[in-house]
Amino acid sequence: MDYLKGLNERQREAVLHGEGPLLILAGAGSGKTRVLTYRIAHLIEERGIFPGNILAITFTNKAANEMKERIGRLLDGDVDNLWMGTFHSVCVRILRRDIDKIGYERGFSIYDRDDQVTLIKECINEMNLDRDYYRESSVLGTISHLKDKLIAPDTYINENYSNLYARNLGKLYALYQKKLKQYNALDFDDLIIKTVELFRSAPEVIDYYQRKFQYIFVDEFQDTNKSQYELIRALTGKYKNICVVGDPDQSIYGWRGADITNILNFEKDFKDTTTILLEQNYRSTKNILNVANHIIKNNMERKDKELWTDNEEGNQVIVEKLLDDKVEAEFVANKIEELVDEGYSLNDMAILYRTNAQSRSFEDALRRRNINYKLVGGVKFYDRKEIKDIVAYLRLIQNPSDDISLKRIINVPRRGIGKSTLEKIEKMAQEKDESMYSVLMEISHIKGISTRAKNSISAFVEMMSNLMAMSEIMSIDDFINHVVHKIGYMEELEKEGTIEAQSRLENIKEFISVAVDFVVDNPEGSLEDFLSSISLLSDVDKTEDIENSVTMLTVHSAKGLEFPVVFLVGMEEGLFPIARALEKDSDLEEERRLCYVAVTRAEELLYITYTQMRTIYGRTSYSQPSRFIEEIPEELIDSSTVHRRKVDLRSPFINVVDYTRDEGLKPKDTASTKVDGGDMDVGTKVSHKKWGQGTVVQMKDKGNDKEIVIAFDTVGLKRLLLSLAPIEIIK
DNA sequence: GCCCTCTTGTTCGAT
DNA sequence: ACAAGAGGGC
Repeated sequence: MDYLKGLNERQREAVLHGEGPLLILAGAGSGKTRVLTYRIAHLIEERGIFPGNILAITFTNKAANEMKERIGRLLDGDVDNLWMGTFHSVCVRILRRDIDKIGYERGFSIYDRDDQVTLIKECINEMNLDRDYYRESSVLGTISHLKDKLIAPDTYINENYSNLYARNLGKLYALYQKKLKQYNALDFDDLIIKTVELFRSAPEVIDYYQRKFQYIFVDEFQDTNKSQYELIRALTGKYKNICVVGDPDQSIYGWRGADITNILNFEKDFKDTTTILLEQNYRSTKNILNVANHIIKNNMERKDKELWTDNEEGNQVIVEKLLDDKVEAEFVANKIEELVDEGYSLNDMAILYRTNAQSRSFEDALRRRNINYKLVGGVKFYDRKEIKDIVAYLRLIQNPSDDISLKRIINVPRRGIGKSTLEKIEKMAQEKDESMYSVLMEISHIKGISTRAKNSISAFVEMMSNLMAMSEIMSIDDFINHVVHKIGYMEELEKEGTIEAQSRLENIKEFISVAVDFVVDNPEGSLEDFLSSISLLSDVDKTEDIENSVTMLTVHSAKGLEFPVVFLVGMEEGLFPIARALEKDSDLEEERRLCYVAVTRAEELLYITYTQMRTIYGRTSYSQPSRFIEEIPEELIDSSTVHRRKVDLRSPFINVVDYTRDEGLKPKDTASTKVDGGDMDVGTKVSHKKWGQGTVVQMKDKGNDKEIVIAFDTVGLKRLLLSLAPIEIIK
């Protein structure tokens, strides 16, 4: 095969490896995607393996599609039968076929985070527990961790019997699972563990898949949890042709149960494993790689390893100190414009941050300059109320046991089925051990409900049963269009006539066009398939491809991606590393790995920025540069001081951008010049340590402090905090 | 049942 | 800073 020529020796060895377990420890940018695609292509073309006998698990659906496409191009052949997708999508595919063998129905609903919260609230209320003490998020967190580790509710209850709080958590977990089953619903964790359960309890099923999947691949193996590991173990029971690719230094999902020992102990669990190290980096300049190496080597819990590259030296990394988040965003936006002038495309650039909340100031700055951007994780299209409502209708149609969906939409739009009626029905359903929908179907025989409500309910049931019948015969896109009209949702919004209603209408139309696309791509796909596909999309998958645009995303989402120019922003103690990670060494090391991931996304240019003050939850506080910056040797940093000011006339108050690397504005520097707010008002003349004379033009209360805007004679408008500003009143 | 005000949590990361 | 939820008044 020609393409072997382009590979280095290690890569070639991995591609050509025959049978038996294969562990590829692939450093960042070492060409692992290439190895994976070539190896799969090689298996099909040279070893005559049928694509349907290969399973490859990737981290996002996008990665799966891209890889599939590449393999298709290499082979110039049909790869449709190749099983490729995320753990979750592969499991759904398996479960849709055989979940009835473990007591669920095949039309099961998939519950997202919101549904989980609704459900756990139900459980907490039912057990009469204090919601201040048993917080939804932390209860769900505990449940999720137990599930990741395949610990059943009973086991947990027994192990913690003497601890009331833990025992109650266990009972909540048990009740939560019971309800999921009643509603014929699975949460994300269930998708994995129910597949494992299916394999354990139905030998013919596991036997089928063990025979089918002669070769199995798992990418990003360092981020698998125990249940995913067990799934893989079960599937490889027969052939042991398991190839995993990972990098312990890029393990960043410990908080959701990823177990790094999966990769560290792989050789013990799978006998006769061949291990291949890929340490040559093809992605980044020497300087960038050096920075990454210097940061990661501070981790103690780590096998020594150092990536190297033949790429050129490249520019030094630029580290910029900026006043606050607005100035930081202005700096990045300016830089982007400069780089475009130098010939870079917007597609080449990405802004990486630790938390999603940081995106806002960058959005503002880019929008002001008409720079296109795409925000990964920001488009909450599927989280919009109207979309969730329509999805709830569709779910109920496909799965009438789904009480959560039923309760969401039974009175949306309003049909006069109120809270008290619903409570009665819910109670009735519980007593009869039936779904609420089946109670609704027998509503005429039920006492204690007004005729009026009964009529509304009968109309609702009739409408739904018509829709259920139609769902069998219509195409998905036509059907959804039919549903949104029949249920009166469109009508309701049209009547409303507000701008908000208008945008909801447009979103629904957009949703229908998503369905049209789905039908085009999956002519054989069912409604269930459509619903699962939308609930399993990752943020990266969901991001609209906007031509010629800067990408903005969290470091977590950036895993597996690369960009010629990376802006790593908000590099401050307490933000990156995040405050909550400072207490535990292991958490701090995960932050450091995350930083390593961030740095290694960059190919040519890396900008690292941090601010001197940052506002979180509306409170401004002083920040210190991240320890990870301190870990970079001086000689790798471009230390040329930039002194520039630009005035943006379009925006009166945030217009003055100051890029100076001054050391001022620290609390201790300013203590001696602190001004008492009482003496100051609009019109007061002041003198600033650095900016000279100016006049106060605006004053605003800010907690215990005051925010003042001063028009300086030389530098224009500045926003300052009274308690901190190094200013004096001129009498 | 609905509207208003006040309080509270949120944002660490995500399938 | 802001949204969602609680609680009170109509």
